Amino acid sequence: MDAPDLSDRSSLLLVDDDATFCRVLGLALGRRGFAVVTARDNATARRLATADPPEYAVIDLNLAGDSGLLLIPELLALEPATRILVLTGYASIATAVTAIKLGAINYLPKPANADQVVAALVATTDDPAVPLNPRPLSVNRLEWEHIQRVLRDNDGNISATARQLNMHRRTLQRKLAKRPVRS
Amino acid sequence: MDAPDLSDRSSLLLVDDDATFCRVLGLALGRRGFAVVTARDNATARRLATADPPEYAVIDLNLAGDSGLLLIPELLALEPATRILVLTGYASIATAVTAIKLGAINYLPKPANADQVVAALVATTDDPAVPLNPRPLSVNRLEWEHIQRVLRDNDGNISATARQLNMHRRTLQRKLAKRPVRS
DNA sequence: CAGCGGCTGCGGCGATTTGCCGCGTTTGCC
DNA sequence: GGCAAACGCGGCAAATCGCCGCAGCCGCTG
Repeated sequence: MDAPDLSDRSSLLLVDDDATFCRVLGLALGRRGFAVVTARDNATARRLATADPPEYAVIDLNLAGDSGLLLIPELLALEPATRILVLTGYASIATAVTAIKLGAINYLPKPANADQVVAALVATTDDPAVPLNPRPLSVNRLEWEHIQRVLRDNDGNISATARQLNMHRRTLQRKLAKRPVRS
Repeated sequence: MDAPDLSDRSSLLLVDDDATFCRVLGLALGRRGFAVVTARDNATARRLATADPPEYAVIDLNLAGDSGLLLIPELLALEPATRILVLTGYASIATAVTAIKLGAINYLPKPANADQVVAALVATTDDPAVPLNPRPLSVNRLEWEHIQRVLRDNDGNISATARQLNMHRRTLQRKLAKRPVRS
């Protein structure tokens, strides 16, 4: 596979605090024809985007400190045509809704491979009525969604959330430390 | 409690194929100042909306046959200012993303109480300001509600429910043997 | 400045709960 | 009758939960 002409490539800003993930996905996206620049935090991403607003952006949500969600309106302010994909290991419906409302074009839970990322980035049609899902959420999954929602309502305050949810703070902590359950 | 002046109330179209759910939520929303009309299927909803485009709409996704997602662009075509909330027991990130992209203003997984529905309906645009609100249900309560709903969807079949909920049948049995949690 | 109250992360320990085995029974259907 | 599926339930190891305590980090206030 030979490298495509650089002038043909679409610029893509990849923001993720996981170094290896960043590298692997960045390489894979580069191999698929994107001119990738990566950032490990919001500040760097902001700087890179200001210098040269990208055509595409892939943003991880759980960056250390502030949320990657903040980046969405900022990027769009710089260049409204930017196609932003949110990619996170802590996916929840609440953050998905917020991300799309803020202007992201898609939202993917990790793990996702490069092909899925590209597909989500270039997906043209606002899907017709194709996707409908067959089964209810598992109780664990529902619990996760609910917790995420309340946590957002409380601005990420764990103690307040635990109080409101009538559960022990320590228990909430432990639940949050785990990955969202699949299915 | 006396009925508010009808002319003051906001019109709301409630679409859900579950009769009792429709009735209960409809009453609760009426009590909160909405002029509610209900539909049990897409066709009826379409007819009602055409006759009188509502200001608000609450749509269940898993209607028998075609998806409630289809209703979103139709309602918005009739009246672009309609504030549409998607409410479903078969929530998924994929449908949430699609719903928001189609123009819904929010997306809630069932079970949700009337207060949550109203909050989601009137939530001011995607600002970070978190205004209110009443108490979210505890995780245990939520779990109980969800289990009851899925159980009902499966005609009381415990084994099937446990399978669908991805939990052990014995565990489901024990949970059901206990009292419904309060709070 | 010290003090105070709140949030956070985390180790540890006993009390519950869960997962998973098994068993015997009932129900419905071919 | 045979069979598949669902049911209720006991028991036991493993996981989780509730609750303690501790230390650190703010932000406020006297």
